[in-house]
Parts: sequence; structure tokens; C-alpha cells
Amino acid sequence: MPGVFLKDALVTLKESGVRITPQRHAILEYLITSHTHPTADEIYKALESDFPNMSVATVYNNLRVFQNAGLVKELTYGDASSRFDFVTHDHYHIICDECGKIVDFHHPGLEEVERLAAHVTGFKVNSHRLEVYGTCPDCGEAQNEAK
Amino acid sequence: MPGVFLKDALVTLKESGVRITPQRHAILEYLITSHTHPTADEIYKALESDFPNMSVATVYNNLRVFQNAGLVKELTYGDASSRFDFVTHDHYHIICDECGKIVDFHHPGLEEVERLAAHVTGFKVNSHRLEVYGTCPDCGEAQNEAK
DNA sequence: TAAACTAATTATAATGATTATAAAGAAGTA
DNA sequence: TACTTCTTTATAATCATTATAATTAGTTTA
Repeated sequence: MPGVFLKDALVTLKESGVRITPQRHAILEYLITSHTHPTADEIYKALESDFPNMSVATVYNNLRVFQNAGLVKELTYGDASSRFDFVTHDHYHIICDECGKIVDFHHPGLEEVERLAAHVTGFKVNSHRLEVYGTCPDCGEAQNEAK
Repeated sequence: MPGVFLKDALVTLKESGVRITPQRHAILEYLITSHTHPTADEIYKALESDFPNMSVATVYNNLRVFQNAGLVKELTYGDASSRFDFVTHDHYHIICDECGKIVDFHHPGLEEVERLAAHVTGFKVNSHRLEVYGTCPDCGEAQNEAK
């Protein structure tokens, strides 16, 4: 039921006084239905046919709006551009070192790590970020064949 | 004994056939002695007085060299520029949401999380990245006083 | 030691993601 | 309708990082 996420998101936005423009609707929908953690440019390109006049700035602006509303998270890795992820329930990412593919996986939150960190540093902890890196099945297979 | 780290690092570099130039020596030393996870530009500025002719490219080039030798890690957050961290023993970072301060803390590796991720996704796991976010004691205090 | 080769540095330009700005358009309200 | 506010668009600006070419320094070999 991907439609549920979209509807909920629109309600959340409306409640925080954000207008639902066609562009915003389309960007949100793309984030939810394409399960690909896209870059801003990928979103821009994907919606080009439907919105030939849309500006890149609109994509960035609205991604920021969505982040402020807590609907979207920005993922920054070493490479050039950020990726954006529609927030559903908490999950972590595993990323292929070879091809860059990002796959979701679920794991209970690391409260114990947060507690320890708070204890030894004196910080008041808000959140954490965890990513696992490795080789995805496709790339692993390709490496075996190359031998 | 910060000198030990520097000496070890220089040995490591020499063993992988990397020449020890004055610039490299200075960049490494700065990374080790300043405990501040600096950006490339901060390193560049800090060494300006000693190396008035040094190019920014040299800083970037050598940070890359150090990374390839496993001596330095690049830390990428949401903001514009990467930060660089001299690798001693494994540790994690806790980052202040208010002022951006980065503090190290130690915690046993999360092998169990890696195992689970490998199991559910079929990836061959290489590594992981974990950061905790919160408010540092200084900023927390400042907030209390403001009330 | 000098010549020859290789690696490193410098200076500068190019790239490319993101942000700022100003003008035009759309929606909401009195 | 006029007014206000928000949003989008088009474009230019910013800024971190990388690429390039020329110069310099270090290492090797004769």
C-alpha cells in the first residue's frame, strides 16, 4: 500500500501549513514509489517529462521542506551528491562498495550504544546513524566469474 | 605519546613506497596533534605560515594518499566539506547538533549487526559506519541558561 | 657526481552540486 | 478586486573538489 504513505505525507504537510503543489506531489510520489534513494538530479530528470519547466532549485527547495517536516532524510556518502530517502519506519542501509546499490534492512535500534555514548561523553543523545558496507550478491557473483 | 603515532605512520608510508615530503610530514603531524577532525581547508590554512606556497591540491592529494594507506578516514556529513580523521584504534564519533563538535568514544564493534545485515541482504559485509548525534555539554548548558 | 627517470608540488582552470536572487505566477484572504 | 504570502522559475553565484600542465625535488643508475 504505497498510497497510504503518500496520503499520510500530504496530511502531515498540510498540517504544518505547507501548500501541496503539483511539483511537491510529484516529488513525494517519486520518492515513495521508486525505491531507489535518488539524488536531487535523478528526481529532476525523472520528472522532466511531466514538468518540462521545473527548475532544479524547486527540487532542492522541496526536499528541504520535506526534511523539515520529517518526511525525508538526506543521506550523505563520500561521493559528490546527496541521496534522499522517504522515511517510513526506522531502517538501516547496507551499501555495495562496488556498484553503490543501497538496500534497506531492519534491526532493533541501538539504544544501548546511545546510552554508552551519552554516558562517556556527557552529550544528550538525539539520534544515530548506522550504515553497513559490503559487496552485494550481484557484484560478488561477477567477481567469482571473473576468476 | 603522540610521537609514536607519527613515527608509525611514517614507517607505514615508507613501506608502501610513499615519499615523505615536508608537506606530508606537516599534514600528518597536524592531523595527529590537533584533535579536531579538520577539513582540508582548515589543514591548508593551519600550515599556511610554514608553507606559504603550498597548494590546496597538495592537501587533497595527500589526504587521498593517506586514506589509501589506511592512515586517515574521510568523514562526510550533511554539510559542505568532508572532515578527516587520523585512524588510531577503532572508535566512533558523537556529534553535536548545535555546534558541530565531534568527540570520540569507544564501543565494541557491532559484529552482531553486521552478521544480521549480511544474513538478510545476502551481502558480503566489509565494514560499517556509526555516528551518534546529540547536544554537547557546553551547548546544553547554554540552552539552560537561556531559559 | 651527473644524467635520467620518477614522483610530488604548484598554480591555475574546470567541474559539478548546491544555494542565492530576483522576477513572475498562483493561491488565500479580506 | 486588491493585497499579502508562498511557490516556482530562470539564472547567476558559491564553494568544495578534481584535473591539467609545468616546474621542482628525490631517487636511481651509470
